[in-house]
Amino acid sequence: MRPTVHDIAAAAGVSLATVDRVLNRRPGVRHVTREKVETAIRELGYIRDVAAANLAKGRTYPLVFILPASDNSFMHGLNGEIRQAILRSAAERTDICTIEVPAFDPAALVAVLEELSQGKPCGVAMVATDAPEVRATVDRLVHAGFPIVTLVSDLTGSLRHHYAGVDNIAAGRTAARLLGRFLGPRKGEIAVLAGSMLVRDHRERLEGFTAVMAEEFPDLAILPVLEGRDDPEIAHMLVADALARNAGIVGVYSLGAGNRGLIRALKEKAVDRTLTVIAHELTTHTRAALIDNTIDAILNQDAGHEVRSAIRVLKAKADGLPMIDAQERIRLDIFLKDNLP
Amino acid sequence: MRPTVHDIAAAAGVSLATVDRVLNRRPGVRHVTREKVETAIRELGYIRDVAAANLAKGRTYPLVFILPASDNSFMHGLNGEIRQAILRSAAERTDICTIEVPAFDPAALVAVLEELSQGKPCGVAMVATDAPEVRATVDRLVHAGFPIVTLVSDLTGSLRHHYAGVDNIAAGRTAARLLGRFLGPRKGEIAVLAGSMLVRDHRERLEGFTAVMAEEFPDLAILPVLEGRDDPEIAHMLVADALARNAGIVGVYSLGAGNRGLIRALKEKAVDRTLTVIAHELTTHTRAALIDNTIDAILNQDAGHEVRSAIRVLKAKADGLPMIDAQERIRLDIFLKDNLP
DNA sequence: GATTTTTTGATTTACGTACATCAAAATTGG
DNA sequence: CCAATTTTGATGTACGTAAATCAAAAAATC
Repeated sequence: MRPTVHDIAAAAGVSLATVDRVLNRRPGVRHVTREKVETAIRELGYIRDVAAANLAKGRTYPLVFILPASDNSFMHGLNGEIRQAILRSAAERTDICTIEVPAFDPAALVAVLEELSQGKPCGVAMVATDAPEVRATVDRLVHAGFPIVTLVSDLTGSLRHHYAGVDNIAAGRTAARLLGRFLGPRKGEIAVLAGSMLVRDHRERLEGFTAVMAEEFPDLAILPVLEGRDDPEIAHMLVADALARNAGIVGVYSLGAGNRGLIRALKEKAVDRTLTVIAHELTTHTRAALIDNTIDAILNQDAGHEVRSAIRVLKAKADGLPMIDAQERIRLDIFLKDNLP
Repeated sequence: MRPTVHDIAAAAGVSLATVDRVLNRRPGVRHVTREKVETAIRELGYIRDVAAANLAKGRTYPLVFILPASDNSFMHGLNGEIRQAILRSAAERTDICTIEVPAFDPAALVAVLEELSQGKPCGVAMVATDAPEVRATVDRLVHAGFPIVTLVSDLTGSLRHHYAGVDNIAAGRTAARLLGRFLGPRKGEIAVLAGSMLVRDHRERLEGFTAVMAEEFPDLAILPVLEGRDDPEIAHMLVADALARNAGIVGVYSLGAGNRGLIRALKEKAVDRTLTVIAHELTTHTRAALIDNTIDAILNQDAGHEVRSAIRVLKAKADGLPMIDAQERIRLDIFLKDNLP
């Protein structure tokens, strides 16, 4: 049988109350006594029964998700996954709420974080906007003892406990290699459609993409990036225009949202030529386009995994428990038409 | 606050003992009374606190993993992941043991299953050997109330509660498309290295591979399958021989284990020609080969995820709880040198 | 050495559920 | 209607931990 607090008390030759004081860092225990108890804990291999402790404490985990108010499929999907998680709240003892902040607005994000820190949340998951003031606020909150994880978009250099999202540089590199290999000996130009170069994920994807292209596929030239602001209409216009202007385009990399417009443009303008197209995020639209060969590969991050991972990590941090690193790594999914879920 | 058994009792106008009898399917409750309680449960949205229940019951989850005694990297990795899970036993209330059975031996597997069913396990995870007698035994145990999940290799058509593994037909199809697209306009022959055509996973991968090859890449001809018995030495010999004999080989698909031998053969015999190679399972060897361009892509199933998923599912089934389907889908990982973990 | 302060012990209640016991009530059979 | 049976209630203990209270002991202070 697993040792209990009673066993620790007996082994250390102290009372239950003292063991409790040590375990829960309560004051009023002499240094030597604390040592005795800690030794007993180590020697018996005592592990606190978190379930019993939570029961006794009546503990719940109030968690906050801070999301940008962006109107695209991916954010809708992410929201949906959070709602799923909320449905599981009862069983998981979580109490989840979401807060929307204007996208790309560091000041607004900082304001929300400040306000939250007054309250009681035992964990915050946020889609980070990459700015020094955000980093400073996050660091301060972490120091104050708030578990914080970044979601989808990281805040490198900050003290956030964990990042639940994909490695976007690797994603860009992977896209480049896939595109380069799919094109084989063909030469020509590559159009890149992004949302905005102000977004860190997009910058990183582009960075990885251009790096591999330059290193390994010198016959393919990257055209100036089209910034579609993750808007289908703008994306459509930009891509249609680029295709009309430039007959040398042999491939397209869409690293942001707004793929609905991209797909429409491809179907209108590229019926005759054989373009190789790689896009991000699996949605109804990109899925259909993959199946009808308009798109050749989709890179995806699983929003459900990201949300569940963020929750697991925040709970573990709140309890001071370790996490299973391999389990929390968010993988870059590569979908061809053959391995769609 | 979440409703408790007390609330149910009050709402239904019965005593706590009666609620308990209903909840735990104990006898001695009149039909009408049972209905009243069940109505109250539904109306209050009562959810049993599994943690408290487990505490009261002193419940642990005795789980058994049945694995084939195969000596290859993948099975070693799987074993390692199970050992990791055993280390987490205390925190997860599991009590995991593994049983090795001779590989490809339905009778031995059936014998082990029969013996287990005498015992107390509340769940069995097994790498299935595909045979009618195994199916029959599994169905019988499932009927008798044992949660059973298949791991890595499925037992289609049986009543197993879940399959924690990848879709091998999709894996084969994906390999074919990757190989076909990577080769582009090149024509030639494709060598396929398998472990054994007696193993269901390998048959399925080959099936998916040949299907897509035939449909979409008619210029690539598949050579007769080389059966390397998942043994590096045999694999080396077979591949070296095939490469020496046949100058028309432009691609290799290795769908089983023994990749160490394959890689050695490729380095010896294929320095001059540009082969495109796709292999299964990420190991130290395949990883190194991917990085030095001997292999172009690796298809992988994450053994850690499979083990953790199997445990989660078995626990949920033992408690009669639902599972999160999306969470338990084992994905086919595609690794290029850019997105290695 | 007496007093104050700090540390420790003993004990109790609580969390939400499981399970057992025994008595009381309701139902059924004759 | 009485006896036998089934159903229900009341109550207590247990699981492992948290948290509180109050008394007792030890240590520190003067």
